[in-house]
Amino acid sequence: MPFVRTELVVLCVAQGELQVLLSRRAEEPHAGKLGLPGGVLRIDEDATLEGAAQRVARERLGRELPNLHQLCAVGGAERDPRAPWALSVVYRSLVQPELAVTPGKRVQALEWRAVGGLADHGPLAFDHGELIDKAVEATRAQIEALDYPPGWVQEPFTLPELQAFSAAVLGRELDKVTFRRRVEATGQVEALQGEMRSGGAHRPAQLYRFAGC
Amino acid sequence: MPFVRTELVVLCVAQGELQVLLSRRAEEPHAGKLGLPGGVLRIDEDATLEGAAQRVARERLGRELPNLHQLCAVGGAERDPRAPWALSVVYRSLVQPELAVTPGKRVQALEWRAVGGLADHGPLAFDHGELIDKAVEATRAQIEALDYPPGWVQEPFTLPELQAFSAAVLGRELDKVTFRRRVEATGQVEALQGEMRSGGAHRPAQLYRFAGC
DNA sequence: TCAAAAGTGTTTGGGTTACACCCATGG
DNA sequence: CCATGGGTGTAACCCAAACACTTTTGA
Repeated sequence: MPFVRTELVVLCVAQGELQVLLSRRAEEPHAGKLGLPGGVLRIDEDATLEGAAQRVARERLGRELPNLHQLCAVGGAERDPRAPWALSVVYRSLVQPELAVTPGKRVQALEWRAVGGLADHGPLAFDHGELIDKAVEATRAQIEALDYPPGWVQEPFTLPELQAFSAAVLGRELDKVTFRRRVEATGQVEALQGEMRSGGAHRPAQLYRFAGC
Repeated sequence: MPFVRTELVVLCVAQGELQVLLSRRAEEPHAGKLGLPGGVLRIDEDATLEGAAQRVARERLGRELPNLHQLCAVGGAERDPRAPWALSVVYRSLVQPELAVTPGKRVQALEWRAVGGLADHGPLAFDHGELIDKAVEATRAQIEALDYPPGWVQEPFTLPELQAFSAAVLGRELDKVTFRRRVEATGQVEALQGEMRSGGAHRPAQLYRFAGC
């Protein structure tokens, strides 16, 4: 039977850009390179695949992950020199930028890196570059469809804030009018009557929260 | 390490309906029930996950499958009583209705079943019902986007034929004008000058083939 | 008073839908 | 000639994009 692992693609929006959580690998193979946090499946501890991913998150990042979606499985005989056959099940998660992650065992350091221009910092370990691309694509499709993962933006929020987050994920500007109309048409947000956010030298913004909370 | 298998969701259009290839299980667990064809990953024979799926297809169905797409991976401690932990990587494929499948080892019989009303024939083995639903959903999204798998329809074909196949996959009628315009706009089909299909008591239809063949 | 950002109304254009109509063939 | 299905033109409609404009605040 093959050597089975779980890899995590953890994304967030910070500094107006989509970022991915990477770790500097301490051990071979690919020691010194940046790679996705991951870990071996433990059939004595994990009840399900997603449970395994959450355990790996606890061990490596110090906490569980919200909005965990399975991305794909990759595997082959030549994938990992530590085993004759290696299989990885990859999960993605979109988290709040304020997520506190604490490096865990066998992780030298955790770093947020903007997904644009990742190639500038040298090659990533294994095929992790392609996995990140796939995760970004799936996440963008989700946000494009206004399918907001619960708990991603802290409530209450304003529509311009939601628009800015969405634009950061998508990597392109969004039209204000179109965005407002599309979001309001979905019916998933409701205005908080009388509550505003007065942030600067401009008109305060209406606060919203997701309906059904 | 877990027990790793590959399962195949093979779909085709026949009798104007989307059908799935199922096998009557000869052995426990779930003996006698209908289930997806599948097989165990062989790390000594298979170089990749997709290679494993193709080997399973050769052994169980007597041929390789075109348009093979990975659907998901499912796994857990309670998944299969034959092992303490079982993991399945699921693939889907859309094939021509004329595909000849010959039952292989450990498969009593292969049957095409319409995906509508599958529940009427008793429960399926494992979670194969849910896997079929996911495969149908993914296939419908692909056809909805006019992303036709190469070799799915035999060329040459007429646009009404392509429309009928698409409608069968999607499970709903399609507007003739809209369908023609959308297909022609993609530029992936080209008319065969002067070639027509005269099938009945009506005007013959223009024959097409996919561009870039 | 002004700059800046929130929020609204209007127009434009692309693409889908619906409908009417013509075309070509077999019976 | 007529029924049948292939193929085309036109108008209505929906939605997103672009633009102009008003509103409200802090400086």
